[in-house]
Amino acid sequence: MRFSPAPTGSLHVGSVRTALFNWLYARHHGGTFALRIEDTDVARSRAEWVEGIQETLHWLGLDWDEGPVLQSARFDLYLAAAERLLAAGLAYECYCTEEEVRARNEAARAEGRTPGYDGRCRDLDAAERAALAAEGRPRTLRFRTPDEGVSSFDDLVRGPVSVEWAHIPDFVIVRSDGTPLFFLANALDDADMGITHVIRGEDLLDSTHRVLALRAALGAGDPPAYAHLPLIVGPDRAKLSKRHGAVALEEFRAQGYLHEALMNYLALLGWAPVGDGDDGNAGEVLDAGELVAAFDLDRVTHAAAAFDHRKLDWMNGEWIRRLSAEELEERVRPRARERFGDHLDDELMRGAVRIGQERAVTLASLVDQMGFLFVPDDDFAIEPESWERLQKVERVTEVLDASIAHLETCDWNADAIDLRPSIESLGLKPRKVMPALYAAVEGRHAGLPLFDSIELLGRDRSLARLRAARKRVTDS
RNA sequence: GCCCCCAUCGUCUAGAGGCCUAGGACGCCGCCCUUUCAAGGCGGUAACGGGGAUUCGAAUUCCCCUGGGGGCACCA
Repeated sequence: MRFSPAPTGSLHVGSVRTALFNWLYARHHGGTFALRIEDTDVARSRAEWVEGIQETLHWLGLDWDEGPVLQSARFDLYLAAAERLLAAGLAYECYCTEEEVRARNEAARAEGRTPGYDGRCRDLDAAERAALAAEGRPRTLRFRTPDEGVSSFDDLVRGPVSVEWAHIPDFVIVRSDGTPLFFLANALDDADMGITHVIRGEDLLDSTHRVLALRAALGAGDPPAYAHLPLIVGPDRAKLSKRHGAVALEEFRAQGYLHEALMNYLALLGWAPVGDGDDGNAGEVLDAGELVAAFDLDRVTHAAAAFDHRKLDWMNGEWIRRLSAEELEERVRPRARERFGDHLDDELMRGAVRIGQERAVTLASLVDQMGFLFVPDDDFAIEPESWERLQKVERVTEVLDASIAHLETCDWNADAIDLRPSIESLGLKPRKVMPALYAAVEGRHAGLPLFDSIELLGRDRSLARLRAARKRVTDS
């Protein structure tokens, strides 16, 4: 099997999901998984993306047995094949320019006719070709699709799929600059690499017929089995794209999603494991090993699946909770270091991770919450919204005074720090006034558990913040 | 416009003729717990697009309609 992205950008979650399904299937059945870079479009392909794609796949937890195979290094092979097709009359020289073809397609569309190459250069004789060439026109090689009959194949997830050849226009296999196109390279490489199963997105369903026709023309032997995955769509049911928010896997990584959560979530988009629980349902939280063991194509769904960021959030929290405290620290450290620089204190961070793990949604949110520990005291500030909340708290000055008094003398551990008795002695409900204390100490009205946070922050710093808040209330 | 694919709660899905008065998960709502809350527990809301046909019986099979999506490049 193979995953064959074009190195024209960072990997989209849809592409990653395709890579994942290929990997799961190969690993489940003990097959071979290769990475092939489809960089036949030299103008759009970039070496840095070849690197980036590998980095992303590795981060997710996918590995491959062969490659990366770069198609750009195999142009001679594709071009030789194209010459064979030309010599056999299965392809022909086309002198229509890209602009002309596009204009004729648009005209066809406007008149309600079907767009697609109109076959203008299909049956040129030698003299006509020479004349067009003499005009200095660019020359492409176009594959001659069968004139009649039906193309069909048995899709592993969709079953039989067929279309009449009459609907598939001739298509370019070698550009006017002499470089080969996707269809050609793809057909040849799949044959060459011994690919037996191709899993890819449904957006490629129609183009499968072209690849199949090329393979047949090339005498490339039995084609691989194809499985077309349902598309991943946005909330509006259209193909997932930038306008739907984060779509590149790297964006999710940057936002602090765990690779375990992404793999788990993506595996469940368009596939569901067979139920084995008491209620006949399978669990939702599955690690790579469990996914590999359970995966198969017969349980891939057919309808497009909408990407649900909220469910991903939930799943990420589940995975954060499954990490050991030590492991979570390792994941948090790099971004805490980046965020807080020299102000980061490893001991404090360790403590913050322990008290924050229980409720964290993403690594980023966790780092966000621990910020109050590392901000220099002179820079500490309460978020505007939280300050407003503090001011609205009933008898807030008394609450702050009582808290200060308690912290000045209590033992220094979370149990002793518990401020609730002090609040209750004022005849107030702790729940009602806690947001003010959160704001005063952590700078926000919701954050890491307060008493543990105060313990971590230390007596002096905690008292200083409470007194500052007290003074600010009086002054305002 | 033409071709292709698809159709169960808001979302991801289970369901392969009777086990379905349709199950689970996320979300949402309520209650409980609680050191705020973004965690946890319990409960609840919520779906087979429509019409025919086959059958004793259809979410499950077939047809039509409707709806949604994808494709129709010298991108992949």
